[in-house]
Amino acid sequence: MEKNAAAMEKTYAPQDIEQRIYEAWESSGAFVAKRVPGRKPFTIVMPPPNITGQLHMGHAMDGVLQDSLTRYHRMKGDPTLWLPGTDHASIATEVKVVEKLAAEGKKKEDIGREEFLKHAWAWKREYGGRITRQLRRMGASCDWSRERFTMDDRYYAAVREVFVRMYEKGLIYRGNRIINWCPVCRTALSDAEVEYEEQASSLWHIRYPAADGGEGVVVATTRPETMLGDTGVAVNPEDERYTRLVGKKVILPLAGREIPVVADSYVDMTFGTGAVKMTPAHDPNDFEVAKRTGLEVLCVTNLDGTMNEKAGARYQGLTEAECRRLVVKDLEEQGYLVKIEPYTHNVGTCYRCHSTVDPLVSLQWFVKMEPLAGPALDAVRGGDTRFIPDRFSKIYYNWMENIRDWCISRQLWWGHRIPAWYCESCGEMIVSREAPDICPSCRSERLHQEEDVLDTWFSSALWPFATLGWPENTEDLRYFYPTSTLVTGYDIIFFWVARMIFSGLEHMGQTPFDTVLIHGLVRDAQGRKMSKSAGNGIDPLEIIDSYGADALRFSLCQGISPGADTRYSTERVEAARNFANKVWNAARFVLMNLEGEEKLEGKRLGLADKWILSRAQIAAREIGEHFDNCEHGLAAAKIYDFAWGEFCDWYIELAKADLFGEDAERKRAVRAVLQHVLETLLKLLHPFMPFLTEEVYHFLPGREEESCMLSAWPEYDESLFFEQEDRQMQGVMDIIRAVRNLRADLKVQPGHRARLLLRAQPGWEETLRGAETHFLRLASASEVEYLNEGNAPEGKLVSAVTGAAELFIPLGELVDLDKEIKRLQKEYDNLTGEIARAQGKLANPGFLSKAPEALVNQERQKLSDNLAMQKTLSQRLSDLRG
RNA sequence: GGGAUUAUAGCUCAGUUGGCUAGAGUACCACGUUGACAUCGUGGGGGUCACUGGUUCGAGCCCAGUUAAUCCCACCA
Repeated sequence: MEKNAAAMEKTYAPQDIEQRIYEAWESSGAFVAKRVPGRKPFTIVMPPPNITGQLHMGHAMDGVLQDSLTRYHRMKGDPTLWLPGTDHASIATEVKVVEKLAAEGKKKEDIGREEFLKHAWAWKREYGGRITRQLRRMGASCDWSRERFTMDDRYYAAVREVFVRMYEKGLIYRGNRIINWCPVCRTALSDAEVEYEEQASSLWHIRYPAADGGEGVVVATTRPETMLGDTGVAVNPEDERYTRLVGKKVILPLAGREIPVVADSYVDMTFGTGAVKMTPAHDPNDFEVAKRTGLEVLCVTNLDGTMNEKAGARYQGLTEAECRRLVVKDLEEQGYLVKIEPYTHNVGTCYRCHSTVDPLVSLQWFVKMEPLAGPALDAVRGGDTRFIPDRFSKIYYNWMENIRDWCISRQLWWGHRIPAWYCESCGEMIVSREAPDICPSCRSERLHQEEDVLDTWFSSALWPFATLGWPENTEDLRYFYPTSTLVTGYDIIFFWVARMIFSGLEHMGQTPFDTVLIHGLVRDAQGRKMSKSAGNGIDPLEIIDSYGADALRFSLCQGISPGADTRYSTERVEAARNFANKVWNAARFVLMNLEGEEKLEGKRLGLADKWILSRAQIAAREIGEHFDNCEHGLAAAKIYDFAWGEFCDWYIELAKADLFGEDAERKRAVRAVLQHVLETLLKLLHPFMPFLTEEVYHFLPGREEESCMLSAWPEYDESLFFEQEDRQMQGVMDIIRAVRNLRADLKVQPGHRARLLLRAQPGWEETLRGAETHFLRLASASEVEYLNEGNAPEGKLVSAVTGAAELFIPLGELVDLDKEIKRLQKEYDNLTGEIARAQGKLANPGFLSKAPEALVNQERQKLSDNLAMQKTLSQRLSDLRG
């Protein structure tokens, strides 16, 4: 049963209704996706926020785009699933838990793995639900019954299954490779997790004397402390300066070891001295050279970033920075330091803690990328997955084409422990879905599991199918996979999107989504990235508290364009809040003037009625198309313009005449139109402003469905589009604007009504006679007089010309003849310019032959209208000049 | 070093495959308590669409170059 409009507040108060509506939605089960055999579903998997996370503007943007698409498709009747969940965020969470323990005076090493994991799970229980509660406040209509967590049991099973399968296929291997080591997080990182920062540093030039007593070579380095791990010097084989040294030995200063000089084309002859010190254990390039030339690999650092015993007794135990100072000092004192140049270069840093990472060789687990990259490239090249905007495919190609093996082991505790066991008797390694009891090789029972856990992104890569029940062949999996649209920011294309694509292809044989919608970052009002450390973050929840979720949602959709960053500003939210209030009040007005349900069928519709119904059809069609193209910004602009610029500004004002008039039949017709258009408007706006529209919907008499969220999306209805009336109404509106214009120009008191004399242009007479009430109401006319072609009006008049009519207003003393002539002359000049433009165009044979016919006709129509107006103006001017 | 993006009213940005006498919000100015809304209404001022060439009947949109800003990628010690 509908509520009484008298109960509506004068100003929309979102705070009072949002929670109530959300709870009603959720408890009604309306978010729960239903499989309908034979119908194509619309599916979105939510990028799972970290359990450590709190809702920020990035989530808000992500969420709104997904929710509006979800709501649009649900209203269209598609079986719709928006699947939510959270990510265990291995490294991020572990850091938080370590910090919490530190505050209690505890260290993770002291309490041990099991105890630590208890703390981590406690953290998850305490904070894991926080972000999902916050998403509810945004109005997110996800299917919470299918919510998943990347470390729940079934998900864990999927991760183990993937790991074992890939291991057995040879796609996962364990080996000693050079990896990026974060000495603070104390774990290996993948290449994607290293961020490069430019740092001002120095280039140290060091002499390595020849073993036979000669001069030797001078090498240049940015990291002098690593020289302690040098096992050779490399030069370019073409470099004649050094030809005689290749194969000979030089003495490594400070260490006193003899190391060979090798030739490798990797060395750039033009850089530095053309001789490069080789530290294979601590530099990826040197590692490659060492592999080719057979140099030894000597690791001189511990995993905490300090120097180990191989660095020599003098340096052992020092941090790298300390070691660098001492090495430089020693070199200088012993005369090996040739010079120091200032030098800026890129330094790799940890994406979590931003400390400098050390490349070092260690035993880690890797995913072999080459066999996976090919199909992943084909899927996008072949169009199975489409990026919006398209330019992100190029970024994807570039990354995928140059990809190196992915280091997936992390020396952390919180995460999916790698399902590999080692036999303590014979050293056998067993990779298995379940913990083995005995060693298959030596029957020993003394087994221990691999200590490392997997990269968080290894498990999130499985999100589109693991959440649907894989590896079991569930009905959900069969029905909802592959999903439809993935919505995310460009910052995680490599971390997540690319890895989901190759994982989906490898394990499901199909790309995980048709479309990837990439949106931009929400920046602050000055265009800076929002961040905790800069303290410029805006809390979406605070915005919701003061402006309402709908205002926040709409402001995030207004004026955005796929892939482009956007700035948050209070002004934008205020504008959206004002829009919400405008719609609320328009609805309040309509509802106050309805007397029960009034159907459109059988009503005698007038010009304005047919016009607004036509505008509604256009709006429905365009907004639908924009959603189909993921053009939220354009869809938002259209609903805004339709609701405010057409429905409120014009139709409601026009309707008042009939609504407050005496004609009972007209009254009923207008009520029917108001009701119908309001209902359409609410539905079109619902994906953006779900709370407001839902609330208002419940006041509507005779509404189709119980809930706006479940109502049918308005499809374009040809029987409600009236081309002729649509055009005629534009002509009437032009006249009204012209009158208002004149009145404002002459500073006529708004209360002063004046006679309006109209001389219709050919073909407009009937329309204008029918629009009389509109002129009376919106053009402040006391009465409307229709003139014939010949009879010129007498007295002091102001006038204007539109495409539909010549109009005059007798304003007596207010009329200043000179000003009137000036104004008309200006208008005349404008028209003359426009006419010249059109004539030029139409005189151009190229335009006539090549432009589309409709356009040529339109141009001809414009020209003839303008010529008619010009003629009228010219007559009027000559009358005035008398 | 490679690549991408952006450059449109004071400010924030739209402008989807070239048809625009270039739009919106906001700010500004004038007037306004006309029976939904002052979180409002009506009207107004304000832009050689960064620059230079080119393609085209037609360019804010396409192409080339220039300038400026931002971002991503890259193993030059």
